[in-house]
Amino acid sequence: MYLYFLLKYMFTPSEENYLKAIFHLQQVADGGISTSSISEKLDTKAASVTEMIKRLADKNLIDYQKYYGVKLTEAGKKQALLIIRKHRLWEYFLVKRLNFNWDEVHDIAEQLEHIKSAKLVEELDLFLGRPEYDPHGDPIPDADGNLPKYPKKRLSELKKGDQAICKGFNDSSASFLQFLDKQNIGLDTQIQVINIESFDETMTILVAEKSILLSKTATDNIYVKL
Amino acid sequence: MYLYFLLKYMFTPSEENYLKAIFHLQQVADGGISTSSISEKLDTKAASVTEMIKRLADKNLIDYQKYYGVKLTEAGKKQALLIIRKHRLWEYFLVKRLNFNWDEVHDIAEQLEHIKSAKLVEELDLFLGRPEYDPHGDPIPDADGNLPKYPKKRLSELKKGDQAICKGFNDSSASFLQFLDKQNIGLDTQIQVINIESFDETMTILVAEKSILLSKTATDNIYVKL
DNA sequence: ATAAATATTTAGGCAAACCTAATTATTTAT
DNA sequence: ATAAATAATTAGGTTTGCCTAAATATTTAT
Repeated sequence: MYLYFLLKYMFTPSEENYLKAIFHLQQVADGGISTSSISEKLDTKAASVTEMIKRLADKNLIDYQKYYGVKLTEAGKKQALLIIRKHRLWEYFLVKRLNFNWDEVHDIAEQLEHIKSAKLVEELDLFLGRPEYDPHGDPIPDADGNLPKYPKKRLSELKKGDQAICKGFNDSSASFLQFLDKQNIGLDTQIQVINIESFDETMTILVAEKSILLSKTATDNIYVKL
Repeated sequence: MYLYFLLKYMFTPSEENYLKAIFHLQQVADGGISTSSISEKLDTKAASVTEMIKRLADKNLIDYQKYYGVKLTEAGKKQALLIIRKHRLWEYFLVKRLNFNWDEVHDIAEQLEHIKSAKLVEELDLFLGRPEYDPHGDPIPDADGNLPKYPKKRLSELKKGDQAICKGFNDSSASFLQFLDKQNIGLDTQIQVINIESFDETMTILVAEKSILLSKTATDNIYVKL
């Protein structure tokens, strides 16, 4: 690498994966992100996480307090958002242009998100018509890392009788997405909460005039707009 | 990696780069490909090449005779062609869909060619209309690693006195095609190279018994068969 | 408040893919 | 035919990114 001045802005795929994981963990938990939660998310050992954490801290991408977890710096957050931007644009491309199913694209996008070329990302964005949401309903950050924000509510937060529209799904595993397909639940599907079991929060909802049972795990992973 | 049986078909980006380099070297030289020619091509040291060569030989991708260079096995050649297929499909995508210039795409395609997904390659090929040649006029191997029979040559590659037949045009702009029409140059037009200016490679060719001047830009964009 | 349980870090190893320096084999030139 | 030049290999070292096992810090439970 002859362009030494660029080195601080160039990250390895592994570094990028850590930034992304920490970003996603920060979205649900507040306070420092623990070593163990990162190791669980990335399916690596805690010792490996500690090691990488030190490198990211050296590069000023995270603030790190020994034994008290990490937190992305502004620079780290921006970098994470640019990776997420790439990931979601590629997912959109795979589903909308190459006829992939939305449950097939995650692993490929995990590879494509590490391709390095600012121009490629911008041309791809333009080619796709500057989409705001990926095929899972997740918002696509713009070139500056800004997210379009809609009030993201989990289905599990609704009360009996509430009506809502599905706006996104958190779990992007193939099994979950196939399950949703089978139940005819997709982006913009209209639903109504019929009942919530008090002992395990299992929810009965109405979809296309049929009632469906959803576990708490499922309703936690479905985002809706009232 | 849980799919152990797939391991022998999975290669690292570096291994893939070596296979590709050896393939390209075999196209121009015959006999064993030397350690030094590989090291020159990949801009690495000879010691690194020797090391990698041993690994590729262990995986039966090349035949290796100590001190006498290497040669791709059938398996190695097929793998190289699949990587080249990906490279050229991505170049085609970048130029034809994302409006890159053909001189900007190489480095990005070098990254994209290592993305692992058989389905992605096939869907991309389909999406692009199963192109036979990349934006540089190089043939794109099919899914089985077969190359189209008559590789295209640029008019600009011919020498004084050569006779040839036009087989394609790279630049599909209206102005270029109108220019060709005016000169009576079309598919299967027979031409002969009369002269090539040494200072700017302007070419004088004979078409239908009339001589015509063509700039380097023009001759770069005309494909011919000898 | 202290012991047990849990989480984190440190220490030491390994494989991939590069490097330099030293050695050995091959090729070329006298 | 042999010495000099060149090419290839081996030996040993580095960084990244992972690992296991041991040590240490923090948290929880009595």
